[in-house]
Amino acid sequence: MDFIRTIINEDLKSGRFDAGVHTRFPPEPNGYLHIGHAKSICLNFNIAADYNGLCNLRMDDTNPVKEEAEYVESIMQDVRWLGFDWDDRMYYASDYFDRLYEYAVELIRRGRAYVCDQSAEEMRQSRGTLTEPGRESPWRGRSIEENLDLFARMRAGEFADGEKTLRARIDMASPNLNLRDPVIYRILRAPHHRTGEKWCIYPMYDFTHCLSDSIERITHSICTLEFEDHRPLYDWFLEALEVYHPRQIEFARLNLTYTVMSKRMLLQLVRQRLVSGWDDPRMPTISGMRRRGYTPESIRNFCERIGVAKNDSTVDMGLLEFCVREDLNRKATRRMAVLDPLKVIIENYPEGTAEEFEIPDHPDHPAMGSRKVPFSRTVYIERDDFMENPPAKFFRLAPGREVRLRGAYFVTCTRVVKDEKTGEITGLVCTYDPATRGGDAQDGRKVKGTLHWVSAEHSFEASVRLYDRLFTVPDPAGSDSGRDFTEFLNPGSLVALEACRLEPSLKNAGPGEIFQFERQGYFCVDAKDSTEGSPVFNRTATLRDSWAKIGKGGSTEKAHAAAPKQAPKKDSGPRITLDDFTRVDLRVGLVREVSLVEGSSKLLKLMVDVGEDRLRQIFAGVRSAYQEPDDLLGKKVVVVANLKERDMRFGRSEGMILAAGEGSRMGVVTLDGDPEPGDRIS
RNA sequence: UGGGAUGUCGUCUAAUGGCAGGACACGAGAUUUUGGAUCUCGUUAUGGUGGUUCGAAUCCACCCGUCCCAGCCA
Repeated sequence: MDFIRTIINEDLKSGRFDAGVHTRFPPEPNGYLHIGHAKSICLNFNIAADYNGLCNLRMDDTNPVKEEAEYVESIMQDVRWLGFDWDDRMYYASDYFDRLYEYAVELIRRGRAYVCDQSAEEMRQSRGTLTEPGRESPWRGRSIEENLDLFARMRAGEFADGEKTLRARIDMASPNLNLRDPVIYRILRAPHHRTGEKWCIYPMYDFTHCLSDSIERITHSICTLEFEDHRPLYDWFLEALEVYHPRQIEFARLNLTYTVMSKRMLLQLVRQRLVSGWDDPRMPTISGMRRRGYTPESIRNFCERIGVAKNDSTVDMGLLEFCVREDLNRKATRRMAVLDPLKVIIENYPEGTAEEFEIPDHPDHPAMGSRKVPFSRTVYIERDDFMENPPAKFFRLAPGREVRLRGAYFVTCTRVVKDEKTGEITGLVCTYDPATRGGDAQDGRKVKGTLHWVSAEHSFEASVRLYDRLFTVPDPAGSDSGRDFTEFLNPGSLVALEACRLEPSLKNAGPGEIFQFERQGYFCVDAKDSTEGSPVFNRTATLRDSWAKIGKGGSTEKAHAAAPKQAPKKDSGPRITLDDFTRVDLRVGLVREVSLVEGSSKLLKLMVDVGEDRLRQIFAGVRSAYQEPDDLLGKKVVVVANLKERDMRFGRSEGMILAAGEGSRMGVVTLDGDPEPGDRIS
C-alpha cells in the first residue's frame, strides 16, 4: 500500500468526498510522453480502477505558443497503447476558457484580482527575492469597476501583447513566491490549436489547473513534488471562488539512470538530430520504447515495481531492462540469427544436400510450436563464438574442440582458414558427427558449448540495429561537472549491422513482431524501416550475459559495451572499437594520501582527488614501483573514473590508475603541467 | 540565510512504538541442447547526536545532507 492509497482510504472513511474516486492525467501537449509520464499514467488510471472510479485524460493546453495538435495525437496513442481507457472523458483545459474567464471576472468582483500595467521586467524587479519580500504594484489599488473594464478590454484586444496582466491580489510579502500576486491572465496573440483566433488572452497554468480539476470534480489531484509549493495558491483560488475543492497529493517524479527525462533535454536531442526523432528507439519516450520493442505490460509492471513515494529517487535502468526481459522471455519465440558471420565448412557433410531440423519456438513452452530450420554443408556461426587461443572458461569453438550446433549436430574444428596477407580469420573447417543428429550424443558425451548458426545457402541477409543505453554515465543531466549532457552521449548506443544472416523463418516477420535471437537478445521488427519480405530488426535488450561478466573483469556495465566488431581485424589480439574506448572515462587525479596495505605486498592504498567533493579510495598494485610510497604524493595520475567499484579484502576500491611494465620496472603514468583534478583525458 | 519537501541495503521500496521485510543488483551452488530461463542459498541498510520509553526507523530536540521555488512556462 503506497501513501497515496493510504490517504484515499482515509478520505473514503471520513466521507470527505460524496462521489467515488476520480483522478485525471493532465499532460501539456508540448512534447511526447516518456517513461516518467507512464508512472503518472499508471498511478492515476490504476488508482481509479482500484477504487472503481474514473480517470480523465485532459490536455493542459493554456500556452498556444508551445502546444501542437501533433502532440495531442501522440499522447492519446501512447496512453491507449499502455492499455488505458478514458472512455468519453477526453478534455482540454481550452474547453474551459469561457468559464475560466468568468471565474477571473468573479475574482475581480470580489476584489481579489487586479489588472496590472507592470512590464515583465518591472514585475520581476518588484517580486523580491527568496529572503526579501516583494513590493506591491502601483496598480494594485485600482477599483473593481476599472479592473472589470480593463480586463474586458484586454480580452477585446485593445492592448498589445504583454502590456497588461491580470494578477491575483494576495501577498507580496509571502515567503511562498507563488503567492506574491501571481499573474493569472496574460495577453498573447497566438492562434491556439483548438480555439484558433478566438482569444488573445490566455489563463496561466496555476489558475487553469486547479479550476479544471474543480470543474471536472476530480477528487484526488495527483501531481509531482514541484507543485507542492503551488498548492497554497490553488487553495487560495478555490476558496476565493468558493468552488469544489479537490485534494492534491504530490509524489516524486521518476528519474532513471543512463538517460534524461526533462522535456527540454529530450527536445534538444530531437532538434539537434542527436537522435532520429521522438520515437528513436534509444529515447525514454513511450513511442521510442514501443519502437524499441518494449511491451506495455513490461512498462506497467515496471511502474508497479518502482513504487511511489515522496523521496527524490533515481531508479536503476537495470530494473527497466529486467522488466522487459522478464516479459519477453515468456512471450518471444526463439530464432537463430548470426550477427557477425564466420563461415564454417563441414568437410564431411555431403555436398549439394540439405536437411531440416524441427526446432521448438520456446524451450520452456512446447505449446508455442516449432519451426523447420534448414542445415547444409556451409553454415555461419558468430565470429565471437570462435577463438584460436581461447582463455580459460571459454566454452565455445576453438581448434580441435567439439561444440554443439543448436538442434543440429556436434561439430569439431579441424582447421582455421586465414587471409594470407592480413592474417584475418576468414573461415573454419569442421567435421560433424552424424550420430549426434538433433544435438544429442548417443554415447552420452557432453560438450561445453552450444552455438547458434544458420545455413549459408538458406539464410538471408538483413539489417539489425543494436541499441544500448543512450548515455555513458548514470546521471547525464547532473550539472556538477558543468558539462552539457550531450557530451555524455554513448557513441555505442546505436550500432547498425548490415550483413547479418538470419534463419529463413524470419523472412516474413511483420512490423512489431518480437523474437529472441538465441544467445543474443530480444529483437523486434522495426515498424518504420522494414518492408515486406525484408525486415529490419531492433535490439530491445540483450540477454543477461554471465560470460561477459567473467570475461570482462566483473563489470556489468561493460556488458553494455559488447558491440560486435564487424570491422576486419588487422593482426593478432582482440580489438576494441573506438566506441569501446570512449566509454572509458579517464580523469586527472591528484594523489593526496598514500599508505601501505597491511597483508599485501603488491598494493598501495591511494586517496585521490578526482575533482569530486570527496577523495576516492583506490587500491593499486603498484607497490613494486615505489620503494618510497610517498614519492607518489602530489603526483597527477590517470584515473579510470567510471570503473565499477570493487570490494576488496582491504576495502572498497573506487577506480584504477594507469601504469605500465611489471615488477621493479613498473611505472605509474603521471602527468605534468596544468591539468586540474577531474579534468577529462581525451 | 526565506519558504516547502525529503533522508531505511549499491538502487527502488515496506515496516506508523514491538523480529528492519520485498524487488532489482551482487555473490555461491544446482540444473540446462541459449554462458538464456528455472530452482536453492547468501552478503549488504534506518544521516548524526542527545532525549522520552520496558522497547524507537517510527515520538521529541538539536545538528547535517539532498531536492524544489524568484516565467507574462507547465
